[in-house]
Amino acid sequence: MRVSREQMAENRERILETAATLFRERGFDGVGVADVMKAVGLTHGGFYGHFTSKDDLAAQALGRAFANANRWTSEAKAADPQAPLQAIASRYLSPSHRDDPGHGCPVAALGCDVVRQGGASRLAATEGVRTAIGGMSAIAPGETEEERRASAIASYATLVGALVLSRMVDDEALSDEILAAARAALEPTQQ
Amino acid sequence: MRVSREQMAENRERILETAATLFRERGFDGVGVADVMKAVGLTHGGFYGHFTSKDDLAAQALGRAFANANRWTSEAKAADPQAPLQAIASRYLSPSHRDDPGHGCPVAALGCDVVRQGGASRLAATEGVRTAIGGMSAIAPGETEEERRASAIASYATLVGALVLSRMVDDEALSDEILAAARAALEPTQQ
DNA sequence: GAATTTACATGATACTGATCATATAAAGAG
DNA sequence: CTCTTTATATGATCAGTATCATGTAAATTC
Repeated sequence: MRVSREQMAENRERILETAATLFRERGFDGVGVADVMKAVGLTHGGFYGHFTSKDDLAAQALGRAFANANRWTSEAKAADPQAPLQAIASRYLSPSHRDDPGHGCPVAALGCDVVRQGGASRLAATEGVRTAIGGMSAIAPGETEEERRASAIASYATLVGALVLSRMVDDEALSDEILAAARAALEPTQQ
Repeated sequence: MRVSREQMAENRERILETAATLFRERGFDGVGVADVMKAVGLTHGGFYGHFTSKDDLAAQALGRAFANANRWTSEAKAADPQAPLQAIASRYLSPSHRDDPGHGCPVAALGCDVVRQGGASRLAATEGVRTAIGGMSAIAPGETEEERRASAIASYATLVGALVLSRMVDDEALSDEILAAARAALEPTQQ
């Protein structure tokens, strides 16, 4: 049956957000079109009225996930203007982020999947990473702009790598140790 | 038809190595049992004489990939005893490693896939990561053993994160920049 | 060298999942 | 209020894939 224009827009929105979460939780191949639609409360057939294909959805959901996650940077700056990098690290490397991939960093959750993804998804990821680096550069230490940018990239890499490692291991103590070590490495070096 | 005992062992070996490469290139879900067997030059039916299931193969292939990759640490120590960490970084963050996931670091290639994998694969990964951290600790800077270990974990995370990011982006200049920034961050801080 | 074992080939089977064709009922236009 | 449009539901199709049953010929064994 038909729904109102407004309802349809909301449905599309929910499909996108739900997909963004499910993909991060189970990977692109671990989620079917029907799974997403069911989670939203619709049936699989209607999907193609909103998106042209699963790949299309994947690309847009990835863009959404990046947009949500990249907001963390400005939130950190607002929360702790003195040490925004530590604020980000603290949130990014927290057990709650580790244990909830569905609402966290798309790079840590889908990074290696995206590498094998074609076209639109790769573009969305490239744009997302570029934006993330830009945002981190604004809060990274360093005299020159180049220094800050290089430092931002390195910090970003450390965050991503540590989170992936902490999620991989099947040993909570080791997992916590990894998070703590990365947090420590991102503290300002007060020689 | 039947093959010699020796030939059978070699076949099993080739299945394992081929799977380790294909999984890293295309992900666990991107490779079928038939794909692996075909790449080895056998047919899909014989597979279950060597492994009990695809999951079994995945776990063993992951273990093999870790074993191969963890050898890099000792190779770096042998190649450049003065600066083994820089030797590893140089190899790990090279364009050739970035462009050949099939023969590289299993964390960067399969990290987020493993997180969703159950049982045996998770265990193999945990063991592999533990060994990697142990190997890196031996060449990490620091006064105490704890310092070296924490530093090793952070360096490992930076390597992994940078490689994943460099593979994700669809822009060679940005990709190279990421590799260079991470390499720079791993240089000894000669304050 | 005959008897037995077995690694692999062939060919089901059963299931999942992406996509599409068609139907329907409700929204929006007049 | 009627007519037209269309968002979604239902159901089918088609392809891919893990796993298993059975056959066969070559390697071991005695």
